Amino acid sequence: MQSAYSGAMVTAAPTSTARRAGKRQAILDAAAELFAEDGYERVSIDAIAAKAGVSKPTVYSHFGNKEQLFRESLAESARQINEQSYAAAVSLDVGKDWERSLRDVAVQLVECQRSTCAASLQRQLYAEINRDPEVFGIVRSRGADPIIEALAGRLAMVANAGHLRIDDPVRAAKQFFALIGAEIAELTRLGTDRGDDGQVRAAVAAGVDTFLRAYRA
Amino acid sequence: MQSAYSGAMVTAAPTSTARRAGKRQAILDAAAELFAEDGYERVSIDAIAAKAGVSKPTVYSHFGNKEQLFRESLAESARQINEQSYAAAVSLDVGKDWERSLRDVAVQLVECQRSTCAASLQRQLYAEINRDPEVFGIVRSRGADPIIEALAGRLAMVANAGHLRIDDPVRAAKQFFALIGAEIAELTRLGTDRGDDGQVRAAVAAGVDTFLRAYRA
Amino acid sequence: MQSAYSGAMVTAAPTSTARRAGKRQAILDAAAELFAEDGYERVSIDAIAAKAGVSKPTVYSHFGNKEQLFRESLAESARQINEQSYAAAVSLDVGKDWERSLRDVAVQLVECQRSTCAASLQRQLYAEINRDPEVFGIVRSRGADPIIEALAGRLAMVANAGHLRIDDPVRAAKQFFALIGAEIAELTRLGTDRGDDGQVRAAVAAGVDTFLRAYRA
Amino acid sequence: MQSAYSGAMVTAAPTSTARRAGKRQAILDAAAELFAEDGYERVSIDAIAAKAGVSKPTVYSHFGNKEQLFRESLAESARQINEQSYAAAVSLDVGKDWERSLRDVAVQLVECQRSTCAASLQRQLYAEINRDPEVFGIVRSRGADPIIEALAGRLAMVANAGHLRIDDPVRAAKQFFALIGAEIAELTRLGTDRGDDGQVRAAVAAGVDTFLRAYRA
DNA sequence: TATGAATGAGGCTTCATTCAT
DNA sequence: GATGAATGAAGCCTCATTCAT
Repeated sequence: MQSAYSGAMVTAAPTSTARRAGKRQAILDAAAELFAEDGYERVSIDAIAAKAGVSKPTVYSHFGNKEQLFRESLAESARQINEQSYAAAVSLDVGKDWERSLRDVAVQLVECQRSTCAASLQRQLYAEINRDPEVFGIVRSRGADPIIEALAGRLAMVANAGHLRIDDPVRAAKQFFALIGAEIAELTRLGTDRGDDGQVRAAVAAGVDTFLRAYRA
Repeated sequence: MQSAYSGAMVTAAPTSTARRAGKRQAILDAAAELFAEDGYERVSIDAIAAKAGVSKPTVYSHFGNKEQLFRESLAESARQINEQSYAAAVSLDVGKDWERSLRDVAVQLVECQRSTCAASLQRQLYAEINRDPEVFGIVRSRGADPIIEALAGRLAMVANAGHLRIDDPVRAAKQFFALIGAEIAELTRLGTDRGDDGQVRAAVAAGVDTFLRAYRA
Repeated sequence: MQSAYSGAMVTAAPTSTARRAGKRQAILDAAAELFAEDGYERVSIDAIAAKAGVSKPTVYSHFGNKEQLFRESLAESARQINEQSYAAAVSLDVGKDWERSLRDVAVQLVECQRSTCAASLQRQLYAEINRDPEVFGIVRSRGADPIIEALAGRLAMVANAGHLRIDDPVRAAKQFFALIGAEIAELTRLGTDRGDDGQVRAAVAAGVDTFLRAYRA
Repeated sequence: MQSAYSGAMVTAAPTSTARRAGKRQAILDAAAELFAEDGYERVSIDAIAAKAGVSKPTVYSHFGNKEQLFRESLAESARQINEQSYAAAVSLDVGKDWERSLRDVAVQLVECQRSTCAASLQRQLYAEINRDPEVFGIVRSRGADPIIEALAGRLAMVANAGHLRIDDPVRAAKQFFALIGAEIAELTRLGTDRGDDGQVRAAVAAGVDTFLRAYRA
């Protein structure tokens, strides 16, 4: 699901700590992929260790127990997804092309949601929140919150430019999200598949339309 | 003499089939509660049998295996939740009080979502859809679909009366749902708690506001 | 270490409960022997199940967990040892042959102590009392207490007959036990072997001698 | 600042060997305490290393393996306990105050037995003797044997002085031990607690009484 | 020398499922 | 038709021990 031991090139024998860090990342990657596929309960530490190419005790020496490994895996996934969505949100052009840009952003955001990575993150979140309520905060803080905040800021700028009339930009951002995703869960069968591209595009466009009808100055 | 479902009085010892039906329902109830609480994987057939007051093989004789029991349990939950939401949707007044009624309906629909029952249904759906994709259809057909349909119909009537301008009523209904629920997941922590009543009310009202600004004739 | 499914002969197919009771006893026997040999920690439930010819879950269905199985195993061992020692204690002749009988009883009691069964019971008791203080009471109540009581009663009768002068019979019984066993732990290497018969006999006789010199009327 | 072994003062940085000796002692102390608390099997080398403030391989470099560490730990404990009991035994006054002194010695010896240190030593001995029969000899040679020997010598002196009539002083010493400890195991629940002071004192006094009735000249 | 890191083996416990009654 | 009893498989976690540094 991701990796990159480090940016530097290491041709000589890696140091002990470097090797440890590498194994840690390998475990995290393996865990993320397996958890995403099968869910917390159905993934065994054995399977994670095998996929990561380390022994079981090594997993425990790094993460203590399954729950902690799950949390860190989820946090890492959330961070990665956040990066893309955040980039999309802050790319909103507030100049004269703002409307076309808003439609672009909408498409990108939904595209992020449609990635298997994001979909499985959401599934895991729903699945395990009751067992471990902390995961909600963990993911939220690394995921949706900063994006909403960024998008709200951009929308406020567009409003300041006189194109939109927005009283509460944060709320507007949330509604924007809700509208462009109004049909996504259904079309992607809760993120199980990507859904039909055309239908998705149409649904997103319709969501933006509605948003604009409601908020245009 | 007949099953517990019929309204007739049964004072004498229940017949064998009546007893069987009673046990079936007891198992279903126990399963629904436990699955809602702990999720599919963490609930054991032992626990369900114990809570239902029957033996384990009885569970198997009724439902075949755990997966099937889960499906039927989910279907039953979906059916029950559907009833309330459906009733709310069709209660939308299309007369001159349509706007106040729309706000009422919005509150009722969100209230249904906030019920622990509905929240856990959604969690289970997300949690298990990857393992058993069929549950999506099962729940969808008994849950959201008829409600969207009913609400779309009512919105179309209001539009026909000249109060709203709606091209695609089904899409509008979905957007209505999305807007009134735009902040609910966050406020209720994915259905883990009920959230703050005031904030929920405000969010719902804001959602309806936006909907009306977008669709008012 | 012991067994006996039941006294009755069962030629026909055993009933379900009879088979269950048989397995329970088989598990208890296997556990007693293995615990005696290797101690609580070093015996695995796997080994017990294998030796008893049952599956591991059957062990758990009968005893819940390892600790409980250990307790019941110890209690059973204590009960059995008690029977022999108790029989020896109450066999003390209070008639004119009391002195010869007292020497006989001493030999029998020490013989019981020397049995591998009793020795290992004591070792287990010492070994596990810190981890599970309850075992002390369990074994004590089924083991030493009734014997001391019985022996004290007999000694009191001998005293009443004018042969001994005993103020506190219970204390005298405990001292009797202590004296005849004064060298047993050393000679048997804490019950690890039976020790030399001649040395044991001499030590026991010397213990009785000392007892009699102290308490003879 | 320097090891407990060397007498010399080392104010400057300790030498390498001094540091090594210090670590060795730290490991031994940590092991003794943990083994006493939880028993051989339940103590991990990890825990010992952590408590001693060294790394695991250091433990192995000093002691080879867990078993050897256990033996040395037990030997050290036995040596320490021996010191006190031995001092008590040889303090027996053989002059005209011999009787009062004998009672004093009895109290001191039992007091040593009641120390948590001695109690746990005995428990460990019983617990592990089957797994590693050598520990018996190790502890015996450093513990009980010299004390019995010393006490026997003193009793012989008292006998020579005409106060006691003792054929076999070593046996008498063992019986003395047995009598003063006749109720200690019970009262202290096998060394698990200290027992009631009054009851212990009474039991010891009664033991000495019986000894004297049996052996007084 | 002392250590951080890693591992193979194994233990306790629980589960979904099926017979024989 | 319903049950008590049993089981094979598997999971989480810990341990004693050893390299490479």
